[in-house]
Amino acid sequence: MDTFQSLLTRALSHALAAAGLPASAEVVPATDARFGDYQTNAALILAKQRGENPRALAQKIIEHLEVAEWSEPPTIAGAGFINFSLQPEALATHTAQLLQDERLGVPLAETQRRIVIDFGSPNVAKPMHVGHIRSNVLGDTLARIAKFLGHVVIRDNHIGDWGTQFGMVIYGWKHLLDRAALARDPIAELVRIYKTANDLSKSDPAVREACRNELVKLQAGDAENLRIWNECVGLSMKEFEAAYEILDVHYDIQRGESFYNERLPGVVKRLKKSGLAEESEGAICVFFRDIPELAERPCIIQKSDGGFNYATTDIATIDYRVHDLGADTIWIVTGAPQQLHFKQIFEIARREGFTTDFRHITHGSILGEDRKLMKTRSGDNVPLRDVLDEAVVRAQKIVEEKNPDLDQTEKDQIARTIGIAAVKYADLSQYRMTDYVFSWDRMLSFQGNTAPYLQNAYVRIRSIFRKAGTEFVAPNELSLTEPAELNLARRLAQFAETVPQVLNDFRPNLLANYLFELANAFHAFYEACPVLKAEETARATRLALCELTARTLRRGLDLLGIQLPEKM
RNA sequence: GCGCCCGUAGCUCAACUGGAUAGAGUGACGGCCUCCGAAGCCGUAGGUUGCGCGUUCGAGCCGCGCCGGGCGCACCA
Repeated sequence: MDTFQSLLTRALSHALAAAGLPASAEVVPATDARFGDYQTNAALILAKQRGENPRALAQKIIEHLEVAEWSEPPTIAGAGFINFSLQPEALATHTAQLLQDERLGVPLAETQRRIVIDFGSPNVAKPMHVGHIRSNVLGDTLARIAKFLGHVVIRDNHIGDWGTQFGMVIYGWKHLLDRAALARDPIAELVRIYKTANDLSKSDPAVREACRNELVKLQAGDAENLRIWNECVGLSMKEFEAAYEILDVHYDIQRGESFYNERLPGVVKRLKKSGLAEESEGAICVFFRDIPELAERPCIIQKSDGGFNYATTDIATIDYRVHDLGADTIWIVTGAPQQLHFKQIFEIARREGFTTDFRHITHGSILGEDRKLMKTRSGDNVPLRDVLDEAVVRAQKIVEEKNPDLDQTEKDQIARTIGIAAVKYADLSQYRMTDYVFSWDRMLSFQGNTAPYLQNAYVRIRSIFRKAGTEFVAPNELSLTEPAELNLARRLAQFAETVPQVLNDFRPNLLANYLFELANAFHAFYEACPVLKAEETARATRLALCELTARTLRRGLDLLGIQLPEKM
C-alpha cells in the first residue's frame, strides 16, 4: 500500500507533466498543522528557475492536480506553497487498510542490498562501559531497520582480540595472576594484570622486554601462550554475551581481529605489488598525495619492526566481507575519533577497485564530568553493568510505588523491561553526533520523552483490551469524527513515511521522535475519547485505533530494540 | 598549525536535508482523577538559533571569517 506522501507526490508529478512543467518535485509533511497535512514548494522552485510568478504557477499546477480521492481541494498559501489537507474519509479508509497490513504500510526498499554492519567491537580483557551503549544500540537498531526494509543484513562483531596488549596480558597472567580474583570477576582481574604489567614495563626495561617476548611467542603460535590467549578471549566473550543478552543486542557472526591474522601478509604483498604501498622510514605505507586533506597523512600497513597493525586488519576485513560474505554495502559504526582512519581505509579499497558502498557511521562521545572523553584508561568511566543495574533498581522503586499489587516476579520482570528500555531510548532518541556529559538522571529518566512514556501508552491499550474481554476484530469501516481521533489516525499513517527515512542519514532519533509523538497523540485521544463506553460505531472505530496504535508502537519499538510490558 | 564534529528556551534535545509565526521534554507556575491505568492530559511563562558578513523570493540549515567546546593528525587499536 502507498503512503499519502507517495500518493500525493505521484499526483503532483502527473499534474506537473500535464501542465508542461518538469516533473520532479516532492510533497512533504506540512511544517505546521495549520497549513494542513502535506505541502509542496514545487511552484516556488519552478518559478525561480523560469522567472515566473510563483502563485500564478501554483494556480496552474492546482488546475491539473487530481487528488480529490484523499485530499480536500489544495490551497495556495504564502509565497506559493500548495497545501493539502487529508479528508477524514480517506484517513478512515487508510487506517482500515493499515490494520490489514503486516508491514503497517512501510514499503520495502526499492533495491535489496546485502549489508554487513560492523558495530560494538569490544576489546578482550577490557570492561564494557557506558560508552559501549551507543555503538551497540545504534548499530543494532540500524540492522533491525535495514532488515525490516528488506535488505539482507549480516551483523558482525569485530572483536578486538589480537594486538600488542596481549604481550602484557600474558606476562601478567604468568607472573601476577590471582586465581581467586579471576574466579570472582574475570574482567576486573584481567584489567588489573594488564595495568600492572603496563606500569611495570614503563619503569622496568626487563619487564618491557619480557612482554614483547610473550607477544612474539603468541604470534609465532606458542602453545601455552595460545592457551592463555584463548582463555582470556573466552572469559571476555562470556562477559560480552551477558551484556548483549540484557541489552537484547544480537550478532549474526563474530569475526575477531585474530580471524584476519593469517591474511595480513597477503594484504601487504598485494598492495606493494599493485604499487599502492611503498616503503617510508622503514614502514610500509600507502600515501594519498593527490588528496589534499590526506596528503600529509599516510596509512601505515606494516610497521618498521615488520608487525602489522589495525589498518592492515581492516583492509583484510573489507576484503573478507566483500569477497567471502558477498557484501555490496558495508556500514561501520564507531565513535568519531576513527574518522581519519576509515577515510584512509575506504580510499585504499577504492584504489584497489572495490565498488562497495562504504559508510562510516560515527557517533558522538559520552563525556565525563570534566567534559573530557571517558577513556578506558582513565578509570573514571562508568561500567556498563552499573548503569543497567541502576536502571533496573530505579525502575523497581517506581513500579513498587505505582503498582504495589502485582506479584514480585511480575514486578521484577517489568522493572527490567522498563529500566533497560529507558537506557537504550535515552541514547537512541537523540542525534547520534552530539556529545553529552554522562549523568545518571538523564540516562535513567522515566518521564517525558522516554521509553516508559511510550510503554505506558501501550500498557493503557492492553488494559482496555483486557477490560473489553473480547478478541479484536478489525472493522470494515471506520468513522473518524473527533479531532483527537483524526490526529491519531494522521500519526499512524506517518509511521510508513518515517521508518525508511531513518536510513537516509542513519538517524534512529527520527523514529524515536515519531513514536513519542504517536504516544502523545494516543494519550490525548485516550483523555478525550472514551473507548469502552462509547456507542457501537464509535467504539469499534476507537478499538481499531487502539489496536493499530499498539501494533505501531510494538513494531516501532521493536525496530529500536526496545521491549514492551503488558502491565507496568 | 591542519582536518573533522558540535554550539538552538535555565537544563536536555527536535526541527523530515533551503520553507511559512523555530517546536518538545524537563524544571517553574496554574488547572484536570465519582469516569477505559494521573508513568497521563490541558494551559501559562521562557529565544537576537554563539558572533559578523554573504548567497536568494526565503537561512537554525548553504558559503566565508571569527569565538567557544570536543576529537584526530607515522608505526596503540
